Amino acid sequence: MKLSAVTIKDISRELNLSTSTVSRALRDSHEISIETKQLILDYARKINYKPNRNAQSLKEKKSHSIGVIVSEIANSFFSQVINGIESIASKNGYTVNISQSMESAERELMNLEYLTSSFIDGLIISVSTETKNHLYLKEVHEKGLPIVFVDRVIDEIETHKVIADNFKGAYKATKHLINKGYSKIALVSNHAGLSIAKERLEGYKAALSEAKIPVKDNMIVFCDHGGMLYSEVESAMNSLMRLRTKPDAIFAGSDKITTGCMRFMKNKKIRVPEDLALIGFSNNDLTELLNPPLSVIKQPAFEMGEAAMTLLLSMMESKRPQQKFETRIQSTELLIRKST
Amino acid sequence: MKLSAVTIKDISRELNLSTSTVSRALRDSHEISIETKQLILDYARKINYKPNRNAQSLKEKKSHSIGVIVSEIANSFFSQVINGIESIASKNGYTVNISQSMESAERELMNLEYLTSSFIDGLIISVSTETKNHLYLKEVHEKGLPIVFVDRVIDEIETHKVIADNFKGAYKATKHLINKGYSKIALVSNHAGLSIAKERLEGYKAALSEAKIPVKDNMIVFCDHGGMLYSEVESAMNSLMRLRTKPDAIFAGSDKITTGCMRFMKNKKIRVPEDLALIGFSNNDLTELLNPPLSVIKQPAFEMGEAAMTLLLSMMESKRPQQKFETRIQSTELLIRKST
DNA sequence: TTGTATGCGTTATCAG
DNA sequence: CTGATAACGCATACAA
Repeated sequence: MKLSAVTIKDISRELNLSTSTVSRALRDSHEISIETKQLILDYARKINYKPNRNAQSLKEKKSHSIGVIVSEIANSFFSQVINGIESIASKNGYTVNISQSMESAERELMNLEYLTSSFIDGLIISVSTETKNHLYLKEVHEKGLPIVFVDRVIDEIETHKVIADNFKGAYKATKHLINKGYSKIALVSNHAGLSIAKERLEGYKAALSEAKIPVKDNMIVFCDHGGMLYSEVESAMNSLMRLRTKPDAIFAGSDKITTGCMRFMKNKKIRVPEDLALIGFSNNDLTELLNPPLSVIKQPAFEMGEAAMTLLLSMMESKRPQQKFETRIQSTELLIRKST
Repeated sequence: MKLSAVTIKDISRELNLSTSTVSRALRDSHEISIETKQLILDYARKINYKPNRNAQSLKEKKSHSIGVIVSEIANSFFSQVINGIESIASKNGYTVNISQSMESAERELMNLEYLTSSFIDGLIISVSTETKNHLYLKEVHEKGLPIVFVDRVIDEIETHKVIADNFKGAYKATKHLINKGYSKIALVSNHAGLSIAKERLEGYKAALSEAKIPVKDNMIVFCDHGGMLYSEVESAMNSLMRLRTKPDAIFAGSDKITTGCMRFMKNKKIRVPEDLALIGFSNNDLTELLNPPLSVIKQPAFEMGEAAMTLLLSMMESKRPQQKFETRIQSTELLIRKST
């Protein structure tokens, strides 16, 4: 960019000083006289000097920028997470590089390879539903790249993981339906391999078992791409509606799936029982304005983003190059908003 | 980062070649024999060589990354815009650096200064409601930083601007209400200084005038921070509800304001006429699932993001260093979804 | 306290 | 076709 025509060299030439002196003044070093420092600082401000970050990064071997990979930015949950990340990052002089995997393991890997070209100091990632192969991620982690997982984690990689209490959320949601008198509760879930999906499934099962309601496999359907396409949710719901004993309540296992289920129930291409209940995860602000009210489990997305960035900061700035991280942050603030 | 322990130098040492030869092979230069090229490429792949982007950037004076500044990521409209930007950017080998102004001119300037530290090759920005002082933006633009405005533009800066047809959208929305028999139509708008707010105001006025309905100043209220805080919308609505002749319909001038109005009407801390109509801009997917249906003007946000990034690419890759851009992309696909 | 010299990893220019 | 060398802008070890 032409912006930074002005460099340290320009300043040193103009002021008849060496570049190192100028550099020291700018870096606020002690080994420099107050007067020269002030002189340099004043002049630098006057001509609007801005350090070249690429040169700094090359020298310091630190880019002061982090990478963030999520499945889709335009998803309330993730955009709120990113909001939290950005707010902490910018306060600490870090730049946030965002890319989305669109639930594709291939795109995820591409983004990952690109970002890790000795470019980012750390990574916050929420893996895609497709992700099965963690080789590359594991490799860069072992080579020393600080990584924090958010929401969708990989157990095999030992590092900080920021997750909500999915088990409890799912348990509560299911139990809520049970308390309301529903007994044929179906679960429409994310890809079964996803960490959060597993935990939510366990919560769902626990609530049912506790109420002595048998867990039926045909009442549990998966959207392998997280409901990225509506058609995925549609076929999941269709399969449920075609059962001889239809569910009387649906528990939707993710933001996207919740929206998809609502859409399905509204469209009514296939006959849907009038009183079919729906509860689900959602971070969309509009859910609280729905009529009739929709029961919802909301994740503390912003806080999770903040926590992730804070942890990443501590890792990046830790002097100890390698360390075992086994901290698990449990964000417990899950709320059930309304009753169905 | 320690990831890129492997450099060109390592390869050259191992293969008994000079760094320049290696560099040429990697850059796929013509002036190199097929065999050595293949040899180098194979070895590079084998040891998983990744070029150091900071060094490249320093050399090329190009970072292959762009800056994006929006008011808030966690706003459906902007997150969809970013989605569009990112999809085009990643296809073209660009990294997207995102920061949010939270409708604060101060934060906006800070982000801007940080991003422009000879770091980004181009900028896509949707200015904050507060922005009045364009000096810095103008300065960097004149120094040659390619800039594309999205949605909220600054007329004084001559560059590409990607905007929806706000006039038409507002005109249609207002006209729609008139056709439905409403005559006391209030407008709750963004800061009056915002380009989009002006255009929407004009559309609103045009529709009223056409129907020979007088435009009343007290029926037009502004949220100076774009409804960033609910309280802002609340007081705007309160002032309308306290009028001796209350409006029979509300036209909400932005995503955030639409949500705020819905919330206000639902809360009913103050008496709101039962049949008060609401129409507004919104890009939230859930609006189509609302009951009763909410009339909505939806912006082609994703497409706007794509267009902005495409234009920015053309500017960044244009050989001509400076040029007058006066193209205005009018995204015409505005839809009124449901009838109130 | 200040200046000189060197290197970060890459590419480009110039010889060979 | 290949190699040596310089340069991008900055920071630091070392010298003065």
